[in-house]
Amino acid sequence: MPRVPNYERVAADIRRQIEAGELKPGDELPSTRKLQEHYGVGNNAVYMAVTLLTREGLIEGHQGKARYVVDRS
Amino acid sequence: MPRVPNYERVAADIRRQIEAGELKPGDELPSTRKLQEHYGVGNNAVYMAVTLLTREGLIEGHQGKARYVVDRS
DNA sequence: CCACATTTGTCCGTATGTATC
DNA sequence: AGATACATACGGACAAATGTG
Repeated sequence: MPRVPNYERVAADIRRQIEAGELKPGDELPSTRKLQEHYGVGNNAVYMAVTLLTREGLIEGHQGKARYVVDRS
Repeated sequence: MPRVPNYERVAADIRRQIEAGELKPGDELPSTRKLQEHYGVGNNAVYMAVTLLTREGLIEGHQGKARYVVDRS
């Protein structure tokens, strides 16, 4: 097994982009498809990653639309 | 889709058992298989559930062994 | 309003790696 | 060596919401 799971890698990279300001509050995240292609992982890995980030309050999902970076003070 | 996802149902039920003292610190959780059969769900739903509980610090997983209820003061 | 495409959210079955007994 | 169990991953599928025409 990878020492670091795909879903952690993906979550960590998105987290980094948010903290670095590359992704700002209100910004849309790339779609699941794009993330899969970008990171070379499957849908479940992306799903796990965004689920964790959602539980952490960093992003919000909106069915039918997109996921957005949350404006947390 | 169900208003309440399977993985939330499973996580919520295990959480309840821990908080009710039916599962005590140090106790083993049923295996993934048992949980699948008990709740009538697939492995991913169980995996998501225990991943959430692990992130919440309620349980700990030990590869090759079992998952244990954490003794949190 | 209806049809369609897109996207999120969820689920399943299956498979592999690794750790323990 | 073998059985068992956790941890992870993939691909495929369908529901629900949204947007567009």
